[in-house]
Amino acid sequence: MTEKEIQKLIESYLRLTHEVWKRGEILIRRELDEQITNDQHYLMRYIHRRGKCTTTELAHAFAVQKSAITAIVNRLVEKNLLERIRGEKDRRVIYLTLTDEGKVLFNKAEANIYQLVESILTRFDRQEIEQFMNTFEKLAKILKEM
Amino acid sequence: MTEKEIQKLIESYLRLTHEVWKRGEILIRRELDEQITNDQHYLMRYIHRRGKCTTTELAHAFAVQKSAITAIVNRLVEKNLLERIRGEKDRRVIYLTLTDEGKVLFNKAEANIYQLVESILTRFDRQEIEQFMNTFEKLAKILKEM
DNA sequence: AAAGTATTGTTCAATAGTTAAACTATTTTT
DNA sequence: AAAAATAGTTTAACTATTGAACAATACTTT
Repeated sequence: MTEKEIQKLIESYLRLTHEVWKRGEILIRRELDEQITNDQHYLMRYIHRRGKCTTTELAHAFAVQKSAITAIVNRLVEKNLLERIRGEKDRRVIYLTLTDEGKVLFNKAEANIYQLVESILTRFDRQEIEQFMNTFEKLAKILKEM
Repeated sequence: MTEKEIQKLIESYLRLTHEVWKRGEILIRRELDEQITNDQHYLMRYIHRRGKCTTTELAHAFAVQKSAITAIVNRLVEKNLLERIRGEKDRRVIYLTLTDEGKVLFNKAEANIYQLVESILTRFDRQEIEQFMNTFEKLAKILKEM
């Protein structure tokens, strides 16, 4: 690749990640209960997938400081969507789980997001999606390693 | 696609955009002068590409309110990286341009980012990159239309 | 031309997310 | 038992964001 091609690629890539991320956020926000933000939803998603998890794990997964997680968790606990449960074996750790209310809210959002994604998927053929996701996964892995 | 496949795809896609975006931000932040944030850099990038541009244009491009742009611009003007120039024809508009200092700082960052991207690029072959960028562009376009 | 309407950008108050440092409580290592 | 490490929180400071109200200027309509 020539220098010029790389410069163009940088320009395109930065523009595209920015656009896809921002527009994606807007579209998802529309499907969420007004009660929660995108970041809060994404944190609930992670906990939902794992069943329960700790502040430290979330901080690693999201690549932020633990105090940033505490702040988001506080807001969700106040809204009664998340619960803190002290670890029994190791009393330092606190396990986070969705409350019943949290689960209901998450599932509602999920149904909406499903509709949204389905409508987008029809624009691509299966092979293209698979190829894209493959490269995307590879990229994510590389960025994580760096 | 079956329902389950779609659900899995949603899960993967959300995880990947989040990861790629966040990790990308971290890597770029490392290459920036401590003086500016990622958002400030990206705004400077946009102006650099266009030569000059207005608050309204930026608000559209970034899909945020104009007041959000004003806030970022204020910070950059305070740092003497950006300049406001009142329009002569239409005295309502204000054109934003990089100051000389701003250009120097941007170009330094750009050289660093070039190195970074180059090192990532070697992990992919040309064909894969082109295919990926194509689909990415298509996706960005669809999200914008919605 | 005057009056009303639209557009451009700013200000302001409120909120969310973030970092970094200091701190508490607990567990592990020496 | 003392020292070091780990889990999580608190706090202060900052950035980005929205939404509403506003001032200045330009455009439209009568």
